[in-house]
Amino acid sequence: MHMPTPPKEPGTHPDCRKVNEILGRMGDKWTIMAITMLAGEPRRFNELKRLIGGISQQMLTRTLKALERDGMVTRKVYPTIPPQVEYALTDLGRSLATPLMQLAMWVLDHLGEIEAHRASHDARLLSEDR
Amino acid sequence: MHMPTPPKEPGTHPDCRKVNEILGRMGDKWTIMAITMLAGEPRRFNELKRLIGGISQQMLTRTLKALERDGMVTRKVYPTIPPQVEYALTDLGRSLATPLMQLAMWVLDHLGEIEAHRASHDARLLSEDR
DNA sequence: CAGTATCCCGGAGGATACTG
DNA sequence: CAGTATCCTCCGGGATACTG
Repeated sequence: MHMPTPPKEPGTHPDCRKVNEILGRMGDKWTIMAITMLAGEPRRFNELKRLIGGISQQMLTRTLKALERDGMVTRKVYPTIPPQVEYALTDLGRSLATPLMQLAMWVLDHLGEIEAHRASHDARLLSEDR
Repeated sequence: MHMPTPPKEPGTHPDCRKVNEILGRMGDKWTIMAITMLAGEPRRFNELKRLIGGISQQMLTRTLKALERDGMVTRKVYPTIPPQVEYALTDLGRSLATPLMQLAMWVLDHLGEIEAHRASHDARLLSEDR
């Protein structure tokens, strides 16, 4: 891992579009939630759905499929009745979990600060508008 | 900052919706790009637009306004002709830049791996379909 | 249980034109 | 230059019903 390099001319870098596209996926909130919930131990489909809370099964399916395609997650089917499917992070997925959970932690740590700032900012706008 | 805690029952945590909402914003690809480009030095509007590359001016405006509202960015107007506006990270914004750029770095470091996995995954699907 | 298949809507986000 | 105002398109994502 390099140091937080002050960017030079990244907009002109040829890989910029691709990085951007991957960022769009990895930064997706359902992706972040899913990987967070998979860190630590494998989970089953509906278990994940419950843990994440507020996600539709279709979005969960899509998210997991995309993660599988990207090599972040493995899908293991146990041919039992009823069927049982277990999702687990790959090594690659686990390596992503680290920066992702640091981001999540940052949000948790600064939630109050952000909301306070929003409130005062909104209040100021209101008083200016008249 | 805590350690990457294996999640217990976050889906049921009352703050979960708020964290989720903030994550949705901070994980947004334009937000990540903007903060990344502002790390290191302040930037002007069109400078940012060029650096980010591929963003519409409206999206840049919206992104910067949201960041200002959240207290991540300051907007300084120099009443010159032509007008000049400088955006800079606040302390809060700079503290977010760290995990965000680590995420960006992770993407850069693993771009090849991801794309290789995608290709083989897609190829396997193709051969199975017939 | 773990999905797939449809339908549908609101909003993200681009393109363009105008303004101080 | 640094925006604001409009218009329009596309698709993220929810709800629901069905299947192996």
